[in-house]
Amino acid sequence: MNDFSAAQRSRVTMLDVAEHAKVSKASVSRFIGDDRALLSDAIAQRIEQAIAELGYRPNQMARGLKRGRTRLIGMLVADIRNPYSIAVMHGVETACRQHGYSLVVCNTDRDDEQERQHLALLRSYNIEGLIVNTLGHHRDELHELHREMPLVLVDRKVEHLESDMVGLNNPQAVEMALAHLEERGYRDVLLVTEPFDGTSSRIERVNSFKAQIEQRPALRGTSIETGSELTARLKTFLETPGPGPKALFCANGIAALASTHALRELNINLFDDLGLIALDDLDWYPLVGSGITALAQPTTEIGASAFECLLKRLRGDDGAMRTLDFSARLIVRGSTLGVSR
Amino acid sequence: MNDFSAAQRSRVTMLDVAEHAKVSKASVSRFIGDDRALLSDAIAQRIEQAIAELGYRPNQMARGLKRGRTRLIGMLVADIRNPYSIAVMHGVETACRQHGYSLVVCNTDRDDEQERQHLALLRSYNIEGLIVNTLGHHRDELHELHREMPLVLVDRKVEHLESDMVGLNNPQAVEMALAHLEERGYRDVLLVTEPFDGTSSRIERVNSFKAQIEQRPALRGTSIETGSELTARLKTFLETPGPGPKALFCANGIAALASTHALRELNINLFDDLGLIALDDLDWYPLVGSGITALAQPTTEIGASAFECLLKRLRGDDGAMRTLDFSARLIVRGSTLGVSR
DNA sequence: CTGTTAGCGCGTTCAT
DNA sequence: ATGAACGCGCTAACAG
Repeated sequence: MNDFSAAQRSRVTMLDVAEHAKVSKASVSRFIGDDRALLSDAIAQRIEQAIAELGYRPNQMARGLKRGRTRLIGMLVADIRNPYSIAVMHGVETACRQHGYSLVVCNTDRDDEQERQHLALLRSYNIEGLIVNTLGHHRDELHELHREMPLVLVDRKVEHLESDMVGLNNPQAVEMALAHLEERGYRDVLLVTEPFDGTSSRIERVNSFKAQIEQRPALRGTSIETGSELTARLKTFLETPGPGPKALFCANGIAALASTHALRELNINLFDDLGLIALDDLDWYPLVGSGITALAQPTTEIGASAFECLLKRLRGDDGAMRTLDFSARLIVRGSTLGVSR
Repeated sequence: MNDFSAAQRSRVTMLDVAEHAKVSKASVSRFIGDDRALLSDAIAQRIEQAIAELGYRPNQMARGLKRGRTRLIGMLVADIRNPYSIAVMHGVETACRQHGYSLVVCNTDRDDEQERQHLALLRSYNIEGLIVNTLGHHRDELHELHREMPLVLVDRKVEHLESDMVGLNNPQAVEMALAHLEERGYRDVLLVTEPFDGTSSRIERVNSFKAQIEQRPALRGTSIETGSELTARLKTFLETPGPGPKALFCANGIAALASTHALRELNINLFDDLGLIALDDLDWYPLVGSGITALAQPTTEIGASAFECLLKRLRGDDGAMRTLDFSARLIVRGSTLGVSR
């Protein structure tokens, strides 16, 4: 009954519509496309009715093949289970749809081989532009793709790849975090970041952190990475005497999750003895302990901007490559109530 | 310089390869496809080299157009920001890739109009199968699509649509929750669910809850929906004397998030005065209060099974429609430590 | 084994 | 304003 295995699923085609409406394929094509104005009302009516009666849907594959425009945007995401990526992706998708584009998302699971496969895949489907939120190894393939289509980087730079880039103003965000912590009376700050696997935003945040700590004599700053030894390292930090009240600065949501887990293992009273501020603003931040103070990224705007960059290039903009840096927004919660208590 | 606006981005085509290797297009096609065995080593070598030198990638659009097989699976998701959906999607994508398929995901943002648009879109790209995790209004379109391709429902049934379905064994999950709560000494259970918008899994859970409460004379059971009045309703529940210790049963992760927010507003001490068990297992459950007891869904398996259903149908299986019910897994945390304390 | 030919469904010249 | 014919890149007959 359901013979879906048949290679050719018979679908109603443009020719069917043309015959049904007793017009030529060209007229149907004009009706479908942007040339509807060129048609007489009578013919337009007939075509419209035929389309409705037959349930005709133009075949985008064929359209893409012919016109070279598929109205498809590709997005390469390193980790689809990272809320930041999801949020940005949602922003991209919304912007795409508003402009008649569709989004094909490929998740690489932080795996270089998958990144390569997905790049080949996206290319083979004739996407018109690419949004990259991965490590971007496979330079050659990326360069090749970039010759064929516009490309915009999100959150992470890729070395030797000159292209538009949209992300967070990391130095500014770090500045906001340190200023807030210092103002609230914390003096000994530990930065917790995911391991350096080459992710540019992580590196920028740590470098900014180190540089700015130099500028703030009142503060002492150290940093560690998440991983199996996180709990032990945190313990050491907490037990080592310092210049004053201690606080954690988690460089993203994943680090915040890991750190909070570790603090619970250590039976730390959240957040009486220890301050905490985290980049990203996840929906559960308000729920743990007295609430986690956040530096929220404008993810929807970031996503929308990424698409708009692409769109400009698609429309012929040849200008110099741009870098868009968005600002984080501070949301104060219980985890940085301070030590004046 | 970057003239991406040109409709025809010049890419290397099969003809280029053929000429470069001094063979016919057909030979190149055989090399690309599954007929490589039919080629002489000499020719295969030349083609392979030509492909490498030119950086040729077959155009999937053209292949799909010709063969009627696009190796594309579509997925319609109600809310991409729901962790459950993400997890299932990840499972689907992994299974797809392992079998040479790619996944096109469309997020409807719980909007019927977007659902319609996305359905049309997916059809126009000649997907070979469809995975649906939305309300599935637009019956006509779904039926039409289902005549053209296999379709599998995830988590939510769609009325009058006979198709494969994979999801959670809801009565069993409710049974596990109530048994656990009763064993731990709770007697007054409030079910918190998202509003009934027609989502079958929500309805099933509530109905099972009501039915099973009847079977457990020791328990009293009531239910409320999330929304602006959630906090007030919770307050009422907590203040109203009942048959014994009180507990919340959140019917999914979103309800758990909302409920926990509300409890914090009410300054409830999590979870000394009130038990809590929640369906889904989100990564932050261990972090709030003494940890939230969860009934985890096997999301990866659910996703993989959904794809495998599709694959069977694509391979010609005409059998009766199947319903796959997976079991939840209980993960006990501090929120149901019980009242014997 | 290999090349030639004819479309897949559609858009786009050209004529009319 | 409308239609006829050609080709997008590729696969699937059919010949040789």
